[in-house]
Amino acid sequence: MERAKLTMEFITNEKARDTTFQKRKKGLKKKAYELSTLCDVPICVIIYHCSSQSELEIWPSNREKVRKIIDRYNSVPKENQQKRAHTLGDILEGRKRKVEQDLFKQQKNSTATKYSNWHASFDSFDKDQLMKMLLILDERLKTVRTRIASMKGSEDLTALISSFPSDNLQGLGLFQS
Amino acid sequence: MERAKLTMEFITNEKARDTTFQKRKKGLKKKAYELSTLCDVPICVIIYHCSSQSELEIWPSNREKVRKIIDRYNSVPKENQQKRAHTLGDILEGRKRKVEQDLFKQQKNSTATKYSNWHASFDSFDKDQLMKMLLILDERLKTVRTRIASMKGSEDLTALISSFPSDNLQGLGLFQS
DNA sequence: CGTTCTATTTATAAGAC
DNA sequence: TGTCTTATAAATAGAAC
Repeated sequence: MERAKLTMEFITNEKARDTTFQKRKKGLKKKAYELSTLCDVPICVIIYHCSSQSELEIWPSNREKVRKIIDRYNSVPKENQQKRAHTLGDILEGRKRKVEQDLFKQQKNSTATKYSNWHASFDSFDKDQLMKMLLILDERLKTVRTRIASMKGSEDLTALISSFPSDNLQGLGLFQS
Repeated sequence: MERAKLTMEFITNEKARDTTFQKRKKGLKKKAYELSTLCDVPICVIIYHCSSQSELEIWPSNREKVRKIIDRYNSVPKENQQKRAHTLGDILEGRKRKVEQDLFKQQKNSTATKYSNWHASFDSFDKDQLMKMLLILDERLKTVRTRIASMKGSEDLTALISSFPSDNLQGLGLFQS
């Protein structure tokens, strides 16, 4: 018997599953290439396969192109964005559209270019890692803020810094040394 | 004549191109769904189409799922990663692998859960926006550092803060008010 | 094992409505 | 202009090497 009807469910047979994965992965990339070519539309496909060596497969193979499409994806605002008053997040929210417009207008300036050499050491970090950095900075600010407050520094500055929630950030184990 | 052989090149006829785009976009998403289902592999597809209303189409439609796959993509290190001594980036780099392991091990703990309510107001921001925040924090630190330095504060703290490159961050126009 | 080979299913370019 | 139809190209599951 050849070519049984396709049941759309997880293939339990490991061998058959891997064979199908290899075939269809190739097919999916080809379809992405065709659609992108025929209609001149930027497309990227990311396939995560923990069992394979490379683990992560992308189309197109050029990481920069994938990066560009992801950046565009990121710059599109969510519909249901929760508001929160008096946080740095809110303040930035007000500038969100402007930031997005900048991103679109400056597509020729890659992200790396925009942030110049400052950005170079952070470009490779993902969102979680950037958040780790924010946590660290937040900790530093918390310490510094306390110091300044005890020195009777300018209140407007400390007020802004205070808008950062600095609680429940303990025990992260970063910079304990 | 029906179903001519397919020439893999840009379709100049606008009407025909749009028809093909709609059909093949649907087909591509279906293929992604099938591969993902049959082999239980996380996949995401991002299609950018400036001519359409929504501009950006994704599969799966759930933004959080797409976000997760992109985060994984980002967490895979580039081959040619440039090093830079004495920056926070370098310090974090040493912990990069550990962070990644944590990310993979704690897949059940969503990012939002991990960062608790502190994270809530930042979860909706993309990488560029997080970088903006870093820039702002950097600026704050720069100001505060100057103040502390002039007050002869603890040197170890100021040394750490100083490791942050704070130059060439001018003119961003954030927090000018 | 990995490759190649069909029988079929599936996708889809044009046409019809 | 958008659906529906249909002939044909393309993808691919399982078998055969």
